[in-house]
Amino acid sequence: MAEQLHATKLAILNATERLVARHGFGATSLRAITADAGVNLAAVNYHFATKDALILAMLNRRMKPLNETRLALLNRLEAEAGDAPVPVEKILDALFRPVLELIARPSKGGRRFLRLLALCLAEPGAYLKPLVQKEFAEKTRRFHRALRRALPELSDVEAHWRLHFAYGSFFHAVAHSQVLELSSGGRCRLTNVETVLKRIITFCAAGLRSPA
Amino acid sequence: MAEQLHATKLAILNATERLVARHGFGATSLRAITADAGVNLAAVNYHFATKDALILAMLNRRMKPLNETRLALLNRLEAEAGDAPVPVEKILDALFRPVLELIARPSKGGRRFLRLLALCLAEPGAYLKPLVQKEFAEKTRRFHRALRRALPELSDVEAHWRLHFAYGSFFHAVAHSQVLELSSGGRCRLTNVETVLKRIITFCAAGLRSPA
DNA sequence: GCTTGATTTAAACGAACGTTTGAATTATTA
DNA sequence: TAATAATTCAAACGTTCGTTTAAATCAAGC
Repeated sequence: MAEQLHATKLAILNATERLVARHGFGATSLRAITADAGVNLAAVNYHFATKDALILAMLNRRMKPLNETRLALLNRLEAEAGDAPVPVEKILDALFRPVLELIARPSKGGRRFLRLLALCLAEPGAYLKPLVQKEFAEKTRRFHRALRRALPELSDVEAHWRLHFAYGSFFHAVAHSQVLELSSGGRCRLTNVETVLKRIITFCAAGLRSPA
Repeated sequence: MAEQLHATKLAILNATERLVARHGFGATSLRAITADAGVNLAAVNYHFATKDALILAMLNRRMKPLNETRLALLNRLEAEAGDAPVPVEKILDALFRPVLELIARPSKGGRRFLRLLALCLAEPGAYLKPLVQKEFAEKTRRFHRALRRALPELSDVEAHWRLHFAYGSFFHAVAHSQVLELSSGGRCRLTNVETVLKRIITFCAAGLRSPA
């Protein structure tokens, strides 16, 4: 990182993450952010120029390391496997685990970051969508290749569909885990990372392997 | 329906749906809505009292019939099956089909409604969440029971998790189909209802049946 | 055709928003 | 310590928001 993170800048980013995840983009004002961060209102414009730029900075802080971790895991798996294809379960693990490990660490955004991701996908703000979709599309391409090697009987389009299903299954499960908690009467909760990971991977691997 | 729908009211609801789906909740102003609907600004407060009430009315118009259709389909399947459990594929069909048929009909909201649903889940607006979660939780309970009858080897909590995975797979696939379209280079698209339905059901049924 | 109620209209309200400004303060360097 | 740059601060800017008001227009019943 070329840029040393200023204390004020950091406080603003953390407050933004906290409030946007709780109230959404539009309903979070700069006045609320600066009050929560304990800094002056004008500090946002001084350090980030504009509100949109602040939100982009907030997203980039989390998004970039996440996808880099995913690709690094996949790279290592492919190196380990040599000429053999990486098993489906391991591909899914590389895709899902970094997100869950992020959730487990509140200092890295915790569950809040998932709310933000869900917001980015849902809220069609013109300045967010290209960023998210581009990051997602690039990452997906690599995992699509790995999946086709693991399951050569899947056609190209079929593999795209199923990867989309698998990612949706995972993303919805963790991003909207409150819905599950509610409908299960509190019996299903997102606590242990390994347990959840195993459950989702079992489900998705079976779906991916299913004969067309 | 006890209430005959006024022309102005209807125009406002349609415009709201159109604009909120495109720009999100916070970024859609009453002025933009009334301009799009071709009615006076004050008409919103006259017919719906407040902006929040308008949004709730917009959501209820689509949400209620959707979940009623799902439950009606499940009821019919259970009646047809008699004492035997309803097959997994048919349960999923009853859960997913009404949404896809809604998408196919632009007069009933089309794909717009899915954007709205995704927004409701993501945007933590205090007045929306209880409505969505309550509707979802109630509907889910019925389908959970049907699933446990179809797959008695699944434990209670395991069935909850897997139903959550299956629904997430479907919802993400259709609500954020643009992501798939982008990452597949336009080769995967949400056109034919039956084809998509078959793909998702195949994927989810295999995941649901997978041995724990 | 006048009356009564429902609806539409133009105009204004106060509040909250993102952003800008210029002076005050703090940190840095010589 | 003096000079220079970086940061913070209180205050205000113009705009837009949701909502309200009171008059104007429309519809229907007797």
